Amino acid sequence: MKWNDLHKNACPVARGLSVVGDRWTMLVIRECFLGIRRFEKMQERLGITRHVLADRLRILETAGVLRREAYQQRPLRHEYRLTERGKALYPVLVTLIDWANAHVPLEGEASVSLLSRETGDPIAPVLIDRNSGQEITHRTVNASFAE
Amino acid sequence: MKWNDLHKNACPVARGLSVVGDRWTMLVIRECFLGIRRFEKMQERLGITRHVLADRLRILETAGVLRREAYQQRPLRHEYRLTERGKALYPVLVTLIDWANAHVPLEGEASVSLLSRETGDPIAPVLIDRNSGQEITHRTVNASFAE
DNA sequence: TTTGTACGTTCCATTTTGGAACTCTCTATG
DNA sequence: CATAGAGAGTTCCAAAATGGAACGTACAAA
Repeated sequence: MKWNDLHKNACPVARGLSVVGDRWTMLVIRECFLGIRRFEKMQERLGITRHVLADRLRILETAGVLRREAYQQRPLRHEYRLTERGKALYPVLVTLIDWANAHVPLEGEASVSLLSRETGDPIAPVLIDRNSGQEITHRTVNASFAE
Repeated sequence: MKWNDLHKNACPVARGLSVVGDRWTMLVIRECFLGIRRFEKMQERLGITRHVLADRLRILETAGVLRREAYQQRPLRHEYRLTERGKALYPVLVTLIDWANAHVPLEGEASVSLLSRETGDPIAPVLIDRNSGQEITHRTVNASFAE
């Protein structure tokens, strides 16, 4: 399997990764969820090189994850916003955050970073099946996601 | 931010990606969830080059995601198994699958790939907060996950 | 006229990957 | 005994991706 053919793969894991599976892409998407929309700001915050950022933004736009929108004329300037498809990545981001908080410790510090906007309480994400209400685990799900 | 410093980052997204955020790692983890445990088999199924696979397995073992276990002596042979930390990645995999199924279509084909092991019915994953029971969206959560 | 801002692009050195062959340790076969 | 094969890597080299810094462009403000 070559990286460039990943998007044609029958496996949804492979197809998902063909869009968000490289070193920088999910960090760019994180920035978008944090409300950062401009090239300059992202580049500064991420410390990513400018042409890699330009490249990723192009790819994400092509994939329909981001939308490029003019926020001023003269000089023409664009900003990047999450589309619905992009916003749908939120659960991926949240499960990744939750995993990292629990399993990739930061020098002994336990970082809590998901808080309810309403109450301020920490949030404990669980995946359930909307149909049955049951929690989803690798024992309850038949994952026919091979290629 | 340099890739090699990502694991020291305060942001859990960055720390998560420092382990699973490259081109091949999640596919290796997918193989593990599918029950593939041996180097040779993974290499064949993924079409990954041998030294990249060896490198990823080493990294995942170091990160405590996989465990290397001898399955025979003479000649000594090892296989790779998910640790608890590795199994905890299941929700990330499931949300990625769900996103890709919905948003990275395969030439017009809608692929259903998450099925209940018990009933065989399709599964619709939703993220909820264990504490409040509320669904988690980017509107309900205060994501203080910046660096 | 000079400086500054925003968004890229270009160029080159360094890293990472891809592809194929090679190594090493055994087991099995004739 | 000689040879072939399995399993898990390692080595070598070419190709691709990335990092770092400078440059380009289009305008605005001083």
